[in-house]
Amino acid sequence: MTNKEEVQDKRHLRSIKTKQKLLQAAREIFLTVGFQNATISQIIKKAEVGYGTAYVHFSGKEEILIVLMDHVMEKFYQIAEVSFSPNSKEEARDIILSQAMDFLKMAETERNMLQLFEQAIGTSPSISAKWNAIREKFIQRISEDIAYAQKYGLAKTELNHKLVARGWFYTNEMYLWEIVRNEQQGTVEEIAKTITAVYTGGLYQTNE
Amino acid sequence: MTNKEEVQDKRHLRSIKTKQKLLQAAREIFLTVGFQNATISQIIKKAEVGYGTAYVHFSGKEEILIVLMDHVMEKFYQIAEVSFSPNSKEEARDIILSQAMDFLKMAETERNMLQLFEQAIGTSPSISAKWNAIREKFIQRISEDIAYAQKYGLAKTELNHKLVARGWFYTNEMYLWEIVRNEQQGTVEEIAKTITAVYTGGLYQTNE
DNA sequence: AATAAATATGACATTACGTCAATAATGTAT
DNA sequence: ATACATTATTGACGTAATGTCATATTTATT
Repeated sequence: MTNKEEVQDKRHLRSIKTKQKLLQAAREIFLTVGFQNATISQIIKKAEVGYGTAYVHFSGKEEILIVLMDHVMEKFYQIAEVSFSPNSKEEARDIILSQAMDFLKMAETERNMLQLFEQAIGTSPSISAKWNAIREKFIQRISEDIAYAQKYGLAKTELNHKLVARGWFYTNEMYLWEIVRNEQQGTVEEIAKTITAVYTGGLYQTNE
Repeated sequence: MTNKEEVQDKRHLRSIKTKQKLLQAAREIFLTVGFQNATISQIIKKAEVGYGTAYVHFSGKEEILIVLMDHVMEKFYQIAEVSFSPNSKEEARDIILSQAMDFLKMAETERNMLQLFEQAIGTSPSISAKWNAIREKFIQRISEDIAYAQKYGLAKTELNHKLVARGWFYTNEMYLWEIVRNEQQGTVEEIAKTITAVYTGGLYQTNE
């Protein structure tokens, strides 16, 4: 990951160093004053580079945040990609519960960065698009999982799997933000168990 | 509503007229260029008043939007206040379905204003707080409804009603924004029916 | 008619933005 | 080694928006 940009010569090296300095400085500034209040001037001052330099490497503070968020994005994608092939309603519930738990725990693990993300989503269309990509990835995956469960007679077939998937993800997402804001009522476990119980209870067949 | 501010004298009248001009102009500007891009200069120009005048009546464009949103807020509060005392699982589902439908239809009715709201929530803490008030009002109401259903043996008692209420509202809210953005997949009816089916199926007792 | 009080105004200081011509650092060719 | 080319960095500049405040205008009171 760090050596993705291959160092070819001293020139390029200098460029990369400068970019790194900017990213590191931006991270500190963002976490201190928040995304909205952060200014390019603050960042270049902390990075000890000239004003124009920031615009050589990034189009603005939005793009800096996008780069900083990339590894968090990666973690989300990993969670989205767990395989799903349960043989019973109970097994399905366990898989779904653990996935919901992983998702919500991410809020605690990456709270600081996600706080920035939340602030930025409202302001910046590019960041909003980035989060949208995560969301659609999850919804797509959940949608497939429901279709699978419906195919094998585990889930109710009369429900539109795409709409159900979206609704289920939305509940998870909103609780994620709540945890990020440290406003949640119960523990992550309790939240995950409760919402999973309602979801699986409503989606899966009751008689078997 | 219009005569809430009693006109006492010509002076006060002039002040009110100016305020109205600003509100009307702001509405047009907001709907044309969006909340973020709107500037005080644009608004005062359209209202045909001096620059400083805007700051006499409002602390900034956030406060103007808050006033503009007030009647939309009112409509939400009305939806939140429908009474709930079902005698059966089916009756409960019907009430819940119709409430979800009303809520989502609001997205279509007030799409323009809600688009502004969505943009502004990310930027402005005061507007975010205003939306939060709506949200908590709904969650509080839903929470009471679940507790009622649990008390009368209609809903599963092992579930934490506050957490369930929050999760259910979140699904509704996110679909609301999706409809506001005109990105929704199905019709409002289909969405409402689907999410209500999963929700009531998961929350209410199956054997009776 | 003179004075007081409320309202409205726009010039001003401030702050942030993004650009660009000039400068510095590094690489290449003779 | 030296001259030239390329890449990277810099900060001053023009622009645009903000909120404030002393001044002007309008309305009320004595």
